[in-house]
This record gives sequence, C-alpha cells and structure tokens, in this order.
Amino acid sequence: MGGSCYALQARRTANQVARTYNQALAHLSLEVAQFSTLCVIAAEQALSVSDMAAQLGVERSTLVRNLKILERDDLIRQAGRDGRRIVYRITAKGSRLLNKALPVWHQVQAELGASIGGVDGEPHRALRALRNAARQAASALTEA
Amino acid sequence: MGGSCYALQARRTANQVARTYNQALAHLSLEVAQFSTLCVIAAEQALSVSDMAAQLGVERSTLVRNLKILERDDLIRQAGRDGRRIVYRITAKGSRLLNKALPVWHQVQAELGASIGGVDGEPHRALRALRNAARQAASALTEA
DNA sequence: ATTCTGAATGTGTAGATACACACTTTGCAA
DNA sequence: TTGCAAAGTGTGTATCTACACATTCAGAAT
Repeated sequence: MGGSCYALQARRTANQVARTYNQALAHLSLEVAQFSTLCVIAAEQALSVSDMAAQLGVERSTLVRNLKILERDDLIRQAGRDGRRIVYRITAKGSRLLNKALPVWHQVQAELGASIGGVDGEPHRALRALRNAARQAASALTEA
Repeated sequence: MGGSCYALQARRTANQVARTYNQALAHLSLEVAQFSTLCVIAAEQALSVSDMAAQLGVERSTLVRNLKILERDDLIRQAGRDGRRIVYRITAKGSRLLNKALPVWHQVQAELGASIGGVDGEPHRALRALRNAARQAASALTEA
C-alpha cells in the first residue's frame, strides 16, 4: 500500500541518484546540490535568490542556507545588489572546483544514461511530468 | 548544462511531490516520510531497522533518527528484540493517526494520477528505472 | 515628505539525509 | 573457553529541506 506512494518512490529515486553523484564527487568535497547551485551561478544570468530558487526547484529559504555554505567556502561571493536583488558570482576558487567537477559529472551522466539504455531525454520527461502533476495536484487540493 | 543533471531533476521532482503530500497532511502534523515509515511498521512484517531502511530506500542511520521522532510522539514503540534485531510496532495512537491519514493520502494519489493522465503505473516504472540505473551506475563507478 | 504596500531577503525552528565511527551482541572457530 | 569476525544498532557531525515569521528596502500614493 504505502509502497505505491509517489512521494516514497520519488524520494527513494532522488536519494539513490544523489548518492551516486555524491560518491563520485566526494573527493572534491562537493555535493551534487552544491554543484547544481554553482552551475546556475556560473551561468552569469545575474539571477536574484528567489529566481535561482525557482530554477533549482527548492524553497528560497533553503537556498539561502546553501548559498551561505558556498560563500563560507569561498566558492561564490555577493557581487553587489541590483536594487533589492542580491546577485552572486562565482569566485576563481569556485571556477577551479567546478572545472574539476564537470568531467566527473559528465561521467556519471553518461553512466546513468547508459544504464537507463533508452532515449536520453526519457527520464527527464518522466520526472518533469511527475513534477508538473504534483504542482497541479497541489493547486487542486488547495482550492478544495 | 547543470539543468540536465539527473540528480537535480530527481530532487526537484521529489521535493515538489513531497510538498504536495505534506500540504495535504499538514493538519495532521504528519509528514509523508513519516507516513511511509508508519505504513511499513503497520504492515507487521517484524522487519529489522536495516531491512526497513532498505525497503524505504534511506540510509539506516537516517531511519534511526526518524524512528526516534515517531517513538517520541508515541506513534510507534519497540516491541522487544529478536536476537540483535529490534522490532518496532505501531501504537494505538499511531493507528488512529494512520487511519486519518490514509484517506488524505488516497486523495493525493488519485489527484496525482489524474494529473499525470497516463497509465497509472507509468511514473512508478520510470522512477524505478532511474533508481536502478543509479544503483548500477554507482557500482560501475566504484569499481573504476 | 510621509506612509504604505509589496517585493526581496534573512532567521527560528524542526525534520530528513547520510558518511564515518563507535558500541553491542551473536555465533563460530581455534 | 576464549577470542574474533560479522551483524545489528546507535552517535557525531554536517548538509539539505521547508514552513512561519521577521526584516529591509524600493516605489507609489496621498
């Protein structure tokens, strides 16, 4: 019964996938959540914290704590404010780390893709579909 | 680039799905992770903590902390040891809460299923495929 | 100029996650 | 019987997550 819960299935999958990346990235003392955040900041889109949170799919307050850790480790820094917006930029140290992490990330991506075997974008589609369904369901349930 | 990361996609999806369930369960002060754990214990399979952890797809040490919270809230209790194994059982309070949570859970499941639209088991298959791929990839990368 | 509204960010608190390490018990082997 | 290896469980530490609430600031209305 509980085993068919979408939340449990999704969490199990996310945990296992994250563990796979984290094991590969461990020697760099970098977790995949931090890697993703670094990638967004390195893209130099000058996003606000709120926009980054939306792009990463995490709560804004969650991202604030994660950014503090990256800043503490000197991987990113605040690059002034754009009005109320705070813009972060990647540091030289962050760029070096990201450059070391990228080939590792590519390797895991390739390994995962190979294990899945099917079309490359297929899991992405399934995940996005489930995510969107969850958003819709949340709205539907809130109204009721 | 980072946006195509399987880990990010899986995490975003898991977070969004969990949020949907959690919002629906909020009035019971129950989170979906706790709900899943309660379901496993209510099944009365007399599992060890390690086996439960495997079934739930979380680290054993993670489950230990989660069980402590359920025990603190008087929803489960230790039902003696079977050799080295510790067996937990659901309490009367836990059963009452679970009975209140089940219809909510069913509603969210139904809402999610409707939003997905396709065959019911389809997201489960996609999630399981990705999970297994991650396990395989982890093994492959560890050997290398 | 003052007030007010809303946007953007930060904090308190609490749970979820996991790696590394430590402890306890069991069963087997010398 | 004693010692040891493995199974099972617990703890230290750190990160990730998010809701509720607080704070700060820009721009608009009066």
